[in-house]
Amino acid sequence: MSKAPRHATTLEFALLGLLDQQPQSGYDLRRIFATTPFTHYSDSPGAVYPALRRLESRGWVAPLARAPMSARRRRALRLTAVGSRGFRAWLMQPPTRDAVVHDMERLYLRFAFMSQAVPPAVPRRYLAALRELLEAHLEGLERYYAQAKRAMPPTGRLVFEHGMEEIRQTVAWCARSGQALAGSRSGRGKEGGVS
Amino acid sequence: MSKAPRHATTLEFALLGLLDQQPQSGYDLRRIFATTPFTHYSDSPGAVYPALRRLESRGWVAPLARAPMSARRRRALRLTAVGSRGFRAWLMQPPTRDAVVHDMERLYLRFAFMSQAVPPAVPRRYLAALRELLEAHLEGLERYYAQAKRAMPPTGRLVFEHGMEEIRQTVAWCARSGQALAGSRSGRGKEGGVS
DNA sequence: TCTATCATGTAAAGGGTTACATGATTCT
DNA sequence: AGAATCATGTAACCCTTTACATGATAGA
Repeated sequence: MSKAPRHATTLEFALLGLLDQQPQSGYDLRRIFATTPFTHYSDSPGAVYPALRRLESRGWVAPLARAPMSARRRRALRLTAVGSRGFRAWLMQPPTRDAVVHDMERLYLRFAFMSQAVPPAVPRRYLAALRELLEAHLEGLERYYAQAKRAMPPTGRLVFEHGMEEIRQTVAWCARSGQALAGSRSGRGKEGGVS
Repeated sequence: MSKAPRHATTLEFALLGLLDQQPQSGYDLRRIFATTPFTHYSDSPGAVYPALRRLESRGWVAPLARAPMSARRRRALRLTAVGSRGFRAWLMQPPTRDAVVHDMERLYLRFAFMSQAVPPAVPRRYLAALRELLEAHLEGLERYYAQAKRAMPPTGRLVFEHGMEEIRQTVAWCARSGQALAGSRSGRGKEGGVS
């Protein structure tokens, strides 16, 4: 009977991740977006409150306290069991080629929240997969550039080269971070399969 | 009498930049977005054609040929004098702190088109300004991180550190590219003031 | 002629931006 | 009590996404 969930927006997942860390009010969440470098999401009430309402009507978040329900008073929200499951399911999604090309921001967001509620092998696998996708993408870019370079204006070339270098750096970061995660957490063994 | 120009979208400027290189049809432009790594803009007709219409009704672009005007036939567009002026005015805008924080993509787009229609000193100044803004931003991030680090999950830290490293790399790119531009173009002298 | 592709467009739905409204709390 | 701030919400507007419609052209 429930409406089709549609696709959750990136903002909704950012809100979920923060609510997963700690129950908070919409205002608190807006303050985070407004006053910290937390990946630039909108602190505008017209974005945040409707997003929270969508999550609430989907049953993913619920008011924390026993409904004081006074008009216009602080209303802290928490993740429900369903919301927690949905959020974890999102975290478990492997990166896709399309996301690498069009939405790295979202991949970073997901990875940043990943150690919150997921077995430690997942982020490592995620980085390994991301690295492969990035390398494949980079190869495509290099091939394109070799052939398109001549038609590009000087500043266009500089931007393109910078883009490729950023990807190379991200590839290196994937490798480095994978090792860092392996070193800190499960020193050895015990990499339980996650069903 | 004309409607307030509102603010042009990033997509509109991407289209302007491509039309400035060469008159083309909407279909051609969509193919570029669909088949090249050109900074991921939408190739969807529902985005491209309305955007072209807006530019046309603003008088920035116009049909190339003497109105064949047959229904559903290819319709190449070119920049008008007004459009060319508007586009150049956009290119001349210096980067802002806000854009550095929220919209690097747009700053890269602008720089990529910059050598098309603007005196060569402009991109160099642009890079110098961008570098200063990035360094200031980076300092803010470092200060924040020193204090917020302890509350962040491991993967969150990794993402944050990667973000800062990307900025450092971009700062280095600004310096390198500024020199490259100075070296290639005006080997010496002749850096004419711009109006 | 039939079909695939070229080429432009429109309609519905949805989310974000901006601006405004309004109730509660706290401090002076 | 008055003012500033906390806190939530709404309304108009605009752009993008998705899906569909439709006309022209080229090749089998």
